[in-house]
Amino acid sequence: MDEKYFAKKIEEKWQKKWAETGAFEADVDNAKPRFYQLEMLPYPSGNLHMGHVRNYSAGDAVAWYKRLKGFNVLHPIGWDSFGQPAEDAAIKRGVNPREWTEENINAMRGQLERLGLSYDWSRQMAAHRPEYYKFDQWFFLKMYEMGLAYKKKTQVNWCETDQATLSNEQASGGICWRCENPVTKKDLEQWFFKTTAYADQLLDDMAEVEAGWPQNVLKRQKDWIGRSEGAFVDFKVLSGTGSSETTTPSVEATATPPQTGGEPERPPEGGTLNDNHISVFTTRIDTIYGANAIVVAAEHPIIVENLSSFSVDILQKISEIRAEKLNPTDHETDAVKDGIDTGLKAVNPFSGEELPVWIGNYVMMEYGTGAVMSVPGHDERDFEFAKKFDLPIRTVIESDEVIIVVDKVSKNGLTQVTDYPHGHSGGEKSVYSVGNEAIYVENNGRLKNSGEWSGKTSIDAKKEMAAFAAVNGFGEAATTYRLRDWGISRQRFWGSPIPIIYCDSCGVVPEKYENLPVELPDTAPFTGKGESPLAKVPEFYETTCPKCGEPAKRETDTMDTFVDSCWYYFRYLDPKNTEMPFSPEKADYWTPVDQYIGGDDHAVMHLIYTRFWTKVMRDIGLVAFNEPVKRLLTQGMVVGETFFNEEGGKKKYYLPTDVSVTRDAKGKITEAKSADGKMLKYAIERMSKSKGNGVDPDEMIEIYGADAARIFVLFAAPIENELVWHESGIEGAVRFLQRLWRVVWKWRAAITTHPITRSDDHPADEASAPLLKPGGELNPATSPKTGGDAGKLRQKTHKTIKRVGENFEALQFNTPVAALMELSNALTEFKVEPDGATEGEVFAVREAVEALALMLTPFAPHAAEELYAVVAGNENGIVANDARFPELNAELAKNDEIEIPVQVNGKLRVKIMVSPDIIDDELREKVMNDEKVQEYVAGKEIVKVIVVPRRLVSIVIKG
RNA sequence: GCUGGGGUGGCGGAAUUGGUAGACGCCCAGGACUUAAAAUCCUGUGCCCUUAGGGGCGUACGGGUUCGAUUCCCGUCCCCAGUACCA
Repeated sequence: MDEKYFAKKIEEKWQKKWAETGAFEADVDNAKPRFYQLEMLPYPSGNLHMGHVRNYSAGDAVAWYKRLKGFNVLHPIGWDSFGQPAEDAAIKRGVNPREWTEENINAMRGQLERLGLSYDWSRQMAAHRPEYYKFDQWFFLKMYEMGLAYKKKTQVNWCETDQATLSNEQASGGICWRCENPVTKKDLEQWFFKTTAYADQLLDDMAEVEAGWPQNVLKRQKDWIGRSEGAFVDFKVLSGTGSSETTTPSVEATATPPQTGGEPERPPEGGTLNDNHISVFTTRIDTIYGANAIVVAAEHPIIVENLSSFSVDILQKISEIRAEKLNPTDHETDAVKDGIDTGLKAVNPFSGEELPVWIGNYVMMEYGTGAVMSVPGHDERDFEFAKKFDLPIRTVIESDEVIIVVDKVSKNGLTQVTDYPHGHSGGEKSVYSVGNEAIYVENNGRLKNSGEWSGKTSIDAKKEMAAFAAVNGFGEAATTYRLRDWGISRQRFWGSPIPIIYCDSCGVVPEKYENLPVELPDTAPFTGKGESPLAKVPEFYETTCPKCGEPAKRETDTMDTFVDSCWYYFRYLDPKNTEMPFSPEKADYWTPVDQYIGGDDHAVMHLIYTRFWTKVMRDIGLVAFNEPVKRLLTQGMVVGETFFNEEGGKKKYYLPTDVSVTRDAKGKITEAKSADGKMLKYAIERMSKSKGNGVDPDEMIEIYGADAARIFVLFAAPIENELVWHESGIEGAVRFLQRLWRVVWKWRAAITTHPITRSDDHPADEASAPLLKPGGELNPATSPKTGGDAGKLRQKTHKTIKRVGENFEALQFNTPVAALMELSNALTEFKVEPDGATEGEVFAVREAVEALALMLTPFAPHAAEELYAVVAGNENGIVANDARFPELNAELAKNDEIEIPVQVNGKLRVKIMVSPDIIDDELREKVMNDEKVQEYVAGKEIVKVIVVPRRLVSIVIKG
């Protein structure tokens, strides 16, 4: 240890040691409990950003904590190395995507190592390497066999000028990002994974992880899947004048239960006209007697088929509505309902009533069947529509009857009341809380004006009417989902090739397993135009049919990169396996992942896809569980202050350091000027280089050190909050380390002379050695009560051990740092000189330093190793000594005296010191005899005295 | 609009889940050391009143429950995120 804290020197020293000894390489070890700590893998862009630093610092803290707690910790990292930027670099700068990617990986690995993250580098994977994507293809073939991979025609964004497909992002604003020409749609045959086949499981299995996942993530996934329970009902369409021409409703049209797997759900492509009827999806079949119209989307087949018979007015309205959809101007909140009566009539199959068929702009072809029955009496949107066009409004439910479900209110309010007995669809419901109970109220009124159904309750009617419809062939109960199948085809080079071959005689033929991987060629013509670059490489696509051996053509599309991130963390378990993606035995030991940490932005898509993938792996027999991640933590973004002015429509960004700001009394920025005197606008935005608000992690490490950077990024805000980066804060972290350094330096000689001693291996002779006995009995020389300052220091140490442990278990990182700072401050304030110190005092200091070093490890491992080496008396540090998290002595962590506030009529008046073990009556007596208390209560009637043990005393007086 | 999460000093944030509001850090002010500065150390720092002792107010706002509310309930306002008429 040097006298001064030199971050760079000690960080290099320990990083070298760790690397040499393979300190963080994990192996199956049944003697220890395992812990799998995972962070979302980075895309190798070439530069780490502060978001990564935050994410990986948090993950590393957990990994270290668990290691110190005696777990066998797996903490791997890899690279999500397929994707757009590499291909863009190839198009723009002619570089080879593979070389570009490998260089970036090298650069970023260096950055991660300089941060001192405790990764097991021996397990590193990278998606773009054939040994990895071979198994993307392996999984594809499995799913193809299982009927989970299929091909269908779908629309993609298409740029006519570039002859290229575009992602939604590249097509945003309706213009091509590259050539700025308008984007059109094009039909393309694409491969899909049938995620919808697992829709119910994806929804229902959320219950298994409810305790470990953030509520809002669960909620968002639930909405994304969007299950709604209801019924399809067919309305027969009358031709022209409304004369009753009987067509038998077809049962086939309703025969595909979506539960059995997926799209196309009933009816194909959202819905349609089958044998002259309109199919409608409703969650409120019980209100069908209140229907006053059928409202369909402008693109609905019945409209398309009858176009020739419509009047000019109708045709114009249709084109208006379609135009409005193509060019969604201002659909912020209140899109105005619009529509027109087509003159067509449809028959309500329950009542026989003839209903007008309207076109409505609020009905979407993409959802359900593209047609709704309009029930203005019981649906808000239908109500608006009916009011605008003066359609009749009928009520068919008495809404005075309710069902009430009472449940215990959980600690978190009402969130635990999830078991709602009748499904969430349909009826309006509300939740109330009364006292200790939650009450659900659902309108479950009785039907009226509903023919033979009148008098039944909504809940019964829903079931019975759907069954009736099914029996009579004009409908059925059904569940629909918002979730769609996952389109994985990409017309790109830099992804896993899809292992499919097209043969003129055999058709679509899967590649044989033994021929995997289907390897990407070294390079291809990168123009950014035309179809996939692979379609221009005959050496790639020319092949022979695995079935008949005749010449055939490979699929030239590659897979979505989300495929790679679906299972990468299983590959870490067995990265060298050439036969299987990973061995089930290894998965059995290491998975499911104990803790996953990553950006909030992946809360839905990535996590739904990987959950889906896990269920597929389970069905293949690779894993034996439903859910891959036990505990999830989503971290907030790191944002920076951005200053800019707008010149000629383009933003120009200024670094915060070039800007002078004026703040108002509340600290808000009122005015910002650039160095050249221009007025600037101010915003807080996601960090990026182009905005001039980015922070380079390497620079931080160079100036302050990795340890300080890591401490600060975790200390500055709770991990799930957004973090606004202010550089001044990081200096506080450095000062903390420096202060600690100074005090340890001061004591180093004194504490080195004592051997390291734990509570459980200390000899029985306690006379001079002021150590803790195994039973927790305290030596008077260092006990909080009798040990003077040394006792107080020990107490602080153990209180800190308690707090830090609890914080880690709760995945809080900012509060334990604060606790460590407090302990460090207590050590600094311990005003004994080492020279004249008693053994008890030296021991107390040594114990504090040891505890501090160990508890600091998850945040600042390099400094911690160095500090621990002082206490250990050897140069080995924490890893080499296989040190453990400091043991808590609960007895020591207790207060020997506590302050009891005394309230009089709710106001804090007096504080008195008492023993924590004082019994209530004694405390009451002591309080009532207190002089100051006497002053307050003198001459008043004492109504009540409330004693809260160990907390406070509250006196209520009158007069 | 709906759903979810929030609103605490000049700032980031603590608060054992109904029991001393503002831990810890940043910023700022004063002092010590220094020829000086930096660094370091010490002191102060929610607001208002008061010479002091002390008192009053205070967790977005208005009510309520309670001996006691940042915490629970009702209402209002505002912010952030997700979503886009989901039938």
